[in-house]
Amino acid sequence: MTRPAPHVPSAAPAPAPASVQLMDQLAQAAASYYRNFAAVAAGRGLTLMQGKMLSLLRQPMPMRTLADLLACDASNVTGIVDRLEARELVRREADPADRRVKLVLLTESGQRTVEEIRAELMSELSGLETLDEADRHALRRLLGQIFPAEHARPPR
Amino acid sequence: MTRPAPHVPSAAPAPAPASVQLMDQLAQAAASYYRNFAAVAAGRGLTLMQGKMLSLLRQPMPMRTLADLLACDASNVTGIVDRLEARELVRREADPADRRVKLVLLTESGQRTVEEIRAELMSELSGLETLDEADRHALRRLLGQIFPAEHARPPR
DNA sequence: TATTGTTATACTCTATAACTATA
DNA sequence: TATAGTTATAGAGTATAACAATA
Repeated sequence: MTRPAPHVPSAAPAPAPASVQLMDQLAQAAASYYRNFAAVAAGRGLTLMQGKMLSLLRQPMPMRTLADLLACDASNVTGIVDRLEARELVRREADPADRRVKLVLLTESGQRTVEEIRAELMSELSGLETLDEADRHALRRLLGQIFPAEHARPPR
Repeated sequence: MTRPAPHVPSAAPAPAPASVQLMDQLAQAAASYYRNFAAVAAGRGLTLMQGKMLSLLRQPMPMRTLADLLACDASNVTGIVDRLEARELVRREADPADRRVKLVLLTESGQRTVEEIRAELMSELSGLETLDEADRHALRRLLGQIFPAEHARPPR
């Protein structure tokens, strides 16, 4: 009689085990990064998304661009900006070039908050400061190879 | 008269600019990883948290452990497991060793789903497969240095 | 007493669809 | 016609507080 098939663990074209292991470590690293970020934001009464949005606002930006960068629907941006505006961390301003557009920008208080978050996050990721120049260069190259920069939609 | 202070951009003990730049790239990489993961999960009608939980269940686990690994309150795990259980992707089982504990484990359908998600994610991160052995080793070392493994709570 | 899991609650995030005002 | 932003809605994630069962 035919023996039952030996216990082959999976279907799918079986990626190299080394890659699987590496992907697991990437998953852990990404989780760790956001755990740190969320904790720092929470220390200021901010959610992850609120902290992300503040960190993105190095310059005034249309709400639509924020939706793209946060990878969420445009309708969500309204609420997030509402809550940040209620706490006077950001402001909405009309775009003189296109009256449909509202630019979001940091208030002074918002700028201070961003700087504090960045500094605190940096001190949480203390391992970063232990890298020498060669390590930094290698890391930047590797990350760039795995996560190629995504181009924002062309500005019209 | 005293001149106004030159425009010094920040307060805070000013981390090395190289580290700041690197932290930005880490943020982008982490965001990119989760954007990919969430898209793959969404392709199967799963949310990010549901996908994360499935991926964690390589072995049966107490709900409490899942809460720790997902970095959320234990009360949230109830709802997430409820929804996965309703779709028959996981099951709850009594822990013979401690009757307070419920172990969560993947059903066969859940196992298949996890394998499909992992395979699809791997093909999204095609850059991973382009790394040679030296690159993989370097990346693992660097990630380990920046994000030291966090030890789960000792198992009683 | 402490821990596990659950429930109730209130808030935030999320996508979808419909709307307005502009372009 | 197409786009930017808003609103309404329903579902999902979130922490807090209180609870029952068990250790």
